[in-house]
Amino acid sequence: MPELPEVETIANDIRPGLVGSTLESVRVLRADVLRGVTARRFERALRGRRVAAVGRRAKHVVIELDDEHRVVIQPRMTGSLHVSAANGASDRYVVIAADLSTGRRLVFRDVRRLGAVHLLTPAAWRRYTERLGPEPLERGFTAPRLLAALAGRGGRGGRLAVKKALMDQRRIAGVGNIYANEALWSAGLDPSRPAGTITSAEARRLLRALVAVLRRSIRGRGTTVRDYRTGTGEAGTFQSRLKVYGRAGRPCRRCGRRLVLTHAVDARATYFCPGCQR
DNA sequence: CATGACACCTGCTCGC
DNA sequence: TGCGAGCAGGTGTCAT
Repeated sequence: MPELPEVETIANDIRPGLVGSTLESVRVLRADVLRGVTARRFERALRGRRVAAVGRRAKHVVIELDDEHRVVIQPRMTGSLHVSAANGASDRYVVIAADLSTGRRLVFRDVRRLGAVHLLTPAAWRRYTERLGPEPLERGFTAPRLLAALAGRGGRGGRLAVKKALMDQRRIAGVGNIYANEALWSAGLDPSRPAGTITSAEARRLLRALVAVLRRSIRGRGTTVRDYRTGTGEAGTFQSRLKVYGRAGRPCRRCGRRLVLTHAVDARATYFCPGCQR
């Protein structure tokens, strides 16, 4: 679910309540979200640790501890994180709860439990993040770099649909289905175009579109279509500004043609305008 | 290396 | 009203 803007919002929201506080007791209620670590080991490793920093990498929330280990949380489709009063109501979807020295509680909740939680050493973190591509909002991410990223390692991804390439986290990290749809519409590009046919001029348009939609969404605290909640438990607001996602059958805001929904690209919901996306 | 099928889970919506 | 089918913003694995 959450893509880059949503995870950025979550990380920004929970940071003030976490940094500097100590994790006093940690309970894993649904061990199947843990990857590569048992509930017992996870709970013991976190207990007594102070939170040094909270960040984001692509669609992953990164909680850095004072012993340099990192807790990496991937909300995937239905995961949400937030810091609240320790006596707040709980429910059966809470996966991990950690009581803080401030008297508050950090909760990871995930209805479908497709989310993933890792506990990583510095070396494991390096390997983890190296598997992810560059981020569209990072400094120096230019149109030529976008083109190279879309082509993939060794430049062999030229036949891949540009939408699929955009969503491939090893090529570019942080973009998911909603923002891929939005950016391609904004740039006037057909989602099924092979990535290798994108020209330099089109790459410049795509990059501008991508950066603009991600920044605007962050400003709007993300897009809530159904499950996503910010780190303070609210819905985002960017859904009201979407131009194509979820608008099949309605007129294109640029050319007036009816927008189309297809599952032809990677079996994912792809919305586009047959009139002005080429 | 690319692709497509399938798996992981649960809840909600829609059509009958 | 009830029930099953299909769908959901993500990603990992497996066979081809």
